[in-house]
Formats: sequence, structure tokens, C-alpha cells
Amino acid sequence: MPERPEIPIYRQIADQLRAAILAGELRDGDRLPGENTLMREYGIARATARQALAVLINEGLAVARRGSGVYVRLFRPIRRHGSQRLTRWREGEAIWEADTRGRPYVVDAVHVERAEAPADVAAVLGSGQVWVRQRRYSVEERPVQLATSFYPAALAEGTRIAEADSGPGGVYARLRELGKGPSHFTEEIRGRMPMPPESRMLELPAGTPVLVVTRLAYTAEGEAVEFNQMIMDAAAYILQYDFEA
Amino acid sequence: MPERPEIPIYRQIADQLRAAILAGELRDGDRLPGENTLMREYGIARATARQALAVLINEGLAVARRGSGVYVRLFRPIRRHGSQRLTRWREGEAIWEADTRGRPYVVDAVHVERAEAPADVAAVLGSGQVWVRQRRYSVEERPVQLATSFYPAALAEGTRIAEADSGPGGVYARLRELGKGPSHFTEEIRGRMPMPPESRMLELPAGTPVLVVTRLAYTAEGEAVEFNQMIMDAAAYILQYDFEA
DNA sequence: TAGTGGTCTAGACCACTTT
DNA sequence: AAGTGGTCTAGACCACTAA
Repeated sequence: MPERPEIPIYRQIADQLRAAILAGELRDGDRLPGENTLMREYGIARATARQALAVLINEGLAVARRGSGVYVRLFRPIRRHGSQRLTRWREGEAIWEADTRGRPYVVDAVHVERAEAPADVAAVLGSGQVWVRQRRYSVEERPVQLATSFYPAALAEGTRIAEADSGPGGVYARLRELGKGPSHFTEEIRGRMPMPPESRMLELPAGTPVLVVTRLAYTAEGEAVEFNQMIMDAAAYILQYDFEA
Repeated sequence: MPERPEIPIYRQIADQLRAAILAGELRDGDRLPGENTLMREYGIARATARQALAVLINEGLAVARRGSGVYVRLFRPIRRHGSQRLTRWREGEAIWEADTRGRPYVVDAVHVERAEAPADVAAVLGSGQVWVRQRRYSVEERPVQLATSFYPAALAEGTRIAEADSGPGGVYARLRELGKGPSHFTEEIRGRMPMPPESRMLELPAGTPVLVVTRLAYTAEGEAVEFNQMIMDAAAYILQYDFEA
């Protein structure tokens, strides 16, 4: 086995399995050799076999199903257009429709409340009191995004922005009715591993990072009217931005 | 110890340590309790203590240094602007701490060659033969990005695009001289765990995802002149895009 | 030299899935 | 009932770091 004894056994095994996956010998959903198989085949201890499989699981290339086996992971991303998608809100259509292109989607875990803004949010919105809208998006039964939006309380108070159902056209339509329609946006994107609550809400298998998109929306006058933070299953998304030189 | 026996011991320990990190009790660079400490303190076996620490390491919250200990991880990102036209919208609004000013990039691992294009590249550039430019960027001694650019061979042949040093102003200046200056860009962003070669080149600790940015550059006439794929240490970058409704 | 993390063995019991 | 992954114990030897 130790063709290259300087490389740990569990890494050699992981490398072989990864190569098989990337070469297409093992496809999406295929079953990988399990712990017992690896123990027999390579003459190693249980923990070592687990370690090899853990490498692939932590790379997001495989998922473990208790009582069943370890399987090659699927990747069917949603394409999200950053620069073009927001042009359609004027027509009263929910922004989310643009992303899924007719694929069925579900919004749940909706939670709307008035609260004191975290320091970073307050600094941007210039308002200590905010209305907070939280929700979760799922596509084809699979949760893919958690979103939390903040709006200055002075703006949202008494409007449907402060209700669970924000009405036709969503929050942006309400803002426009207030003469505060968003016209400029900035989006910041970071990548990191999920925290446990995010992992739970998005039902993420080990080895899946999240994309954190923070969007700020401004009126034409430069007033910040929305702070929106989205936590996305990185395996579920491709973000696309178009711009000119 | 088992306040909630349904939660595995190693998770309970990891949760306590994570809470201490997020609460600021343990700061960037601080040493976490090591394996031996956890074994004594919780009366657990070695493997269990390792498992607890592995959770934090895989979340990117900690890094292990052999022979030394496990430490809380630093996060000092670089802010990368995808579209810089709307700079007035970002003054005084940096949400996440980022230090971009005056930090020079060092470029190494430069490799330029003529090759046959991969299928996806060929489909975009409309050219099977391409010149490939690879390089690595580092900031403050730390490698942060790998980049691979493809140019149609018919365009690059005989120009400095096909040389290691592309000359003043870089490749884009050469393209302009050819009357093929890029004027429209699209960038696609994905997040995933790194493959071993990427991990090695970027010297990534376990638990750090990468951001994969694929940029396509088009002339004003709509001709694709560059396919550029960047692999970025996700802990080192914030990507920012500005746009209007 | 003492302590640390990295790798590995050889067991064990459990919950869960599949047959 | 058999097989699977999830958790855990109790050891071992090693390479590396720091005092």
C-alpha cells in the first residue's frame, strides 16, 4: 500500500477516491466504499478508514447517510444575477422569481419584529431602531438561503414593511410608495464555513461553505433604506454580476 | 458534564469553545485548550478531545500548529471591487473591516504557455487554441489568489500577451492596442472547499473555503477576449459590486 | 527535554437504514 | 437480522515546537 510512505495512508485513500470522483468513474449519488470495505481492502483500522472518508466529506465531495453509506455529492446550482435582477421589481414582480426561473420555491420561517439594530447595521442605516424581516427560501424541497433584512423603524412603522406579508411587489414596492425607492445597490460577498444554526436551518452536510451576501440599498438621494444579509448554501448558488469598464 | 446527554460530548465542548471565541473571550491568535487539557478537564479520551477541536478547525475558527497548540484564527480581508464606477456610494460605509490601501500584491509562480482550451473555455472564446497565463498573488507574504487567464491564440500570438512579462499596463493594455479593449465584463462567483493542489498553493489551513471567480471580458462589439478564473482564499477576501436599479 | 499535534491500532456500544 | 455510519475508550509511536 505505502507506495509513497511519506503520505499518510488515509490521505492516499482519500486521494484515490477523489481522483475517481473527478474522473467521472464515480458519479453524483454513487455509493463510495464504506468503512468496513476500506478496512478489509487496505488492512487498516476503523478510525483510519473514517479519516479517509472524512477528508472527502469535508471537501464537500461526499455525504454520509447514517445506516446507509457514503455517497458522491450532487451539485445543481441556482444562477443569481446581481446586476440585472433588481431591474424588474418596478413591474411588481417578486425579485426571487428571477432567480429560480419558474422552479417552484417556498418561503418559510418568516419572522418580522421591531428591534434595536446591531452596531454595524445602525452605522449604515443611521437608525438605532429597525424593523427586522427574516425568512428562509427553499427550492425543490431544499433550503438554500436565509435572509435577514433591516429597515429604519421611522420608515417602516405603520406600513406593510412591518407585517409578515409585505404586500404585492414586496418591500421595495412599499418603499417606492413612500418616495424612498431604492436605486443604488452595493453587494458584499464573503465565503466561510457555516455556524451550527445556519447549518441546521439550511440542512447543510459537512464540508459545505456558505456565501454571505450583504446588500445595501440606497435611494437616488443617497439615503440607506435597506440592510439585507443573505446566507446561501454555496453548493446551491452561482452569483453573477455584469458591469462595464 | 452531560448536561444534555443527547448532544455528543465533543459537540458540547466545541460549542463552549466557539461561544467563547464569538463572545470575544478568546481573541484572534489566542491559544485554545489543547488535547491534553481537554482530556484532563472533561475526563475524555484523546480521540474525543481531537474531535472537539476538529469541529472548530473545520469551521475555520481555529488553526492547529504542530508542536505548539491550537489557536483562534485571524480574519483580515482584502476588499476587491468588481465595479469601481460608483465609488461615492461606498464612502464611510465599509461594513466589514478591510484594509485595501497600499498593500502591494506580489506575483509569482508565473507560467505562460500555448495550449488547447478546455471545453468550457473554448465554448466562450470560440477558439480551441489559447494562450494560458497562470500566476499567484500574495499580500504581506501570504498567498491569497491563484489566477488562470485564457486568450484566443489568434489574438495573442506574437504579442506580449504570450510572454511572461506582458508589458506596461498589462494584458488589457495590449488588447486595447490590438483594437480589442475589454469594455464589458461578467463575473461568476461560486464557493466550495479547495482541492489539494489549491490548498497547497494557497497554504490554506483546514476549514477555509475558496471563492471561485470566473470573469469573462468582451469588447464593445461583443467579442469574448478573455476567460479568467481566480481561486481566492475566502478568508482573505471580500468581493464588492456596485450597481443601479 | 517536555509538551504538542498527527497518525494509527483494536476494540466497544449505539441509532439508524436496508433487506 | 445484517450492515452502516456516529460516538467513544485506551492505548501507541512519531515529528515538530518551545523552553
